[in-house]
Amino acid sequence: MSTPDTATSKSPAGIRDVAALAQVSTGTVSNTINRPDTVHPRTRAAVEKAIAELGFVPNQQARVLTGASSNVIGLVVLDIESPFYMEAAHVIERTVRESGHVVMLCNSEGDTTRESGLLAMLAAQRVRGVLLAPASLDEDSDPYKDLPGDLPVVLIDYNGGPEHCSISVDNVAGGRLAIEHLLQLGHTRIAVVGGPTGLRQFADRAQGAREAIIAAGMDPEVSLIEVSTSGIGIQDGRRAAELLLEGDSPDAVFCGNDMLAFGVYRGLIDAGLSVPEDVALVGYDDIDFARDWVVPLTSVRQPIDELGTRAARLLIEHSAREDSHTHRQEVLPPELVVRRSTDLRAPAQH
Amino acid sequence: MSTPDTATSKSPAGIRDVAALAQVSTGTVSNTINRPDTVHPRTRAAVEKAIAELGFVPNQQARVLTGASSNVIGLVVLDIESPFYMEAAHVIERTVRESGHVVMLCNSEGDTTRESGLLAMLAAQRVRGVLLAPASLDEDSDPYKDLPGDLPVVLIDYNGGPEHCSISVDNVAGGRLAIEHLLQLGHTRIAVVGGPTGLRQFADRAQGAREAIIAAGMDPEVSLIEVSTSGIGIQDGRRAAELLLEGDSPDAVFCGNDMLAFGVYRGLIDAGLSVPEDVALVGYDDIDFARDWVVPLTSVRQPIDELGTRAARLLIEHSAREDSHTHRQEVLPPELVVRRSTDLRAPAQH
DNA sequence: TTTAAAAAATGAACCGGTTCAAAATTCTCG
DNA sequence: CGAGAATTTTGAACCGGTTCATTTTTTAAA
Repeated sequence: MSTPDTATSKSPAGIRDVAALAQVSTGTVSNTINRPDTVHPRTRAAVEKAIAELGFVPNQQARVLTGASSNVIGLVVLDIESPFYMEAAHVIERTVRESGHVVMLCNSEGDTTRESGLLAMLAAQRVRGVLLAPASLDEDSDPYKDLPGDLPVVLIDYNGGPEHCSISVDNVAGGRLAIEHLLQLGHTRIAVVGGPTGLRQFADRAQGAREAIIAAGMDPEVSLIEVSTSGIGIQDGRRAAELLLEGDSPDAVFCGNDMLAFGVYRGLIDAGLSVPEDVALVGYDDIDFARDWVVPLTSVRQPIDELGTRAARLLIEHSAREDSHTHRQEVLPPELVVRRSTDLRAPAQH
Repeated sequence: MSTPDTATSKSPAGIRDVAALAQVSTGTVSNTINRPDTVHPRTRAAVEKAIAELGFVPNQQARVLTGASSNVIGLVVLDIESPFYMEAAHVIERTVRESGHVVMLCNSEGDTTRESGLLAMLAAQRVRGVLLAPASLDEDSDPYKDLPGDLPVVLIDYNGGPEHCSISVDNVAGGRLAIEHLLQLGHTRIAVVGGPTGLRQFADRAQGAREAIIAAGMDPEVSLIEVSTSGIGIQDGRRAAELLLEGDSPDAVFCGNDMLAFGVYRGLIDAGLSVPEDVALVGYDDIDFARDWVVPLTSVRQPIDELGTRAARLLIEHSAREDSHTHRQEVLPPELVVRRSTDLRAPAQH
């Protein structure tokens, strides 16, 4: 009943089927779809009727093959599990959708081999371009020098130098912001829970922390306790807290990301300390949970929204005009969000 | 230096370019790529050399056009922000990647209009199939009756009846599990924070709660306090807690998801109550955070991994053999994970 | 050395759209 | 009514691969 038995073709209807049914040429069908104003209203009606009758859906692949630019954008992140990249994926999906594109989501899991495999497959798909949160962190040799089929790429959360477009956040400045805030509150023994050595973002944040200490005329050797962790999850933070409490307890802790901070929080609570009375706590990223944590967490906010939006826009622009494109590196400033984990006077909401 | 100036063609090299350079026919190039054993080693070497020289990457779109099945799978979720769907997206991405496919990630934002737009665009992309967490919750009329171009679809987290493939979790059983646990611990005034009325999953969980109360020979009117919220976020849970504390305080709270539970936790703490001593707390979903919450949260675990894995496999299977496919509905059992928010004797880790 | 069989290579046609020069139709106006 | 202009419609060629019946080359057997 729902499907008229005239539709016996197994493969979905093509433009030629429509043309035959509407008794016009394929060119006219194409025009009806793409330039409706150039076809006579009577003809147009007939074609539209045929399209509806056959349930015809134009094949986007064939379209791209004839020169139309693809509306697919690849997104390769190095860790989907991390709330930061999840939130980034979210805003990117939205921006991209609003400009009429779709996202192909890929997870490199921090593995450079997998990453290049994904880039090859995206090139084969002839996507319009790729947003890449790089797994490779080698600063010296440029690992993205020759991409398969000169795929337009915008690096996110990583500045890959003048050879690439990129949008990143100034991590050194972020580390500085956090420590300046703690110093201003009068803390003098500050721990930095820095994440795994080797992750550039985290190293930069720790670097900013040292700079702030020095700028305040203090000695990092004395006032700064640096701890590195093997991972960047809650459990890693908890272990770091236990480690810290073995020695002289710090009066403030700055963590390389919010998950670590949540773990540190638990470690402190379990040891009978309270936040912020005994120890002040600062995180990084300002993920959604930070605001709603039991003690709302002071955190260095990365402008994820802007990062995602700008990255998507830059990529679309970059992939639009093939020639005369000069690579652009945008660096966004981080922002400190003060909450009760450092300052009890902070408003309950924000 | 890196690019020989012989490569002056602007558009990426095609198979005919390779054929010309290697002095063979296009058919031979195609064979070298797809059936290397049918071409003479000497010829193969020449072709491979040409491919490398030109940086040739076969166009997947053209391949699909000639009949190869697409390796792209659409994933439409109704709320990327929710940790539950994020985790689902994560495991789906992995499963799909391991079977040689890619995910196109789309967010319907719970909007049925947007959802059908996305389905149309995925149909136009000629994706292999779609995993759909439906925005439409109308049980009576089947909103996915006629999909554009008979796209293979597997519904996730929603049983759409015999007309569709689906993988879902038994939410009624989940609600029962939670309440049975609380009853066993001796609680007699149990609140249910049920999320927005109208979300099927949440309604089912509340239904299960009632069933458990009745099965225990108690009166839902007396022992069950049902509260609905406008959203399903932390803030909504907090407001619900405030509401609950206005009347006779319950001695246990069961929440429709973990985020609500986190909010309720904060509301209770802010009111000077402690968990689980004063009030026991049970969440739903068992997202990653539940285990690591300040007081680890007892939660009804949805087997997200299995949900995602099975859904992906079912879809690939479904989209493989066009004919003789009978729709299958799989319903997975939820599982109660007991932690300290209801039982202090629970192990610290799990 | 011939010949038959096996292996390798060929290239035109096709997938499903778009394009555009050329042909057909309709409209305008003297 | 007819010429010229404007509007519509046409359909073959093309995008970049794959396919497969056919031709060419190589190998094995007689």
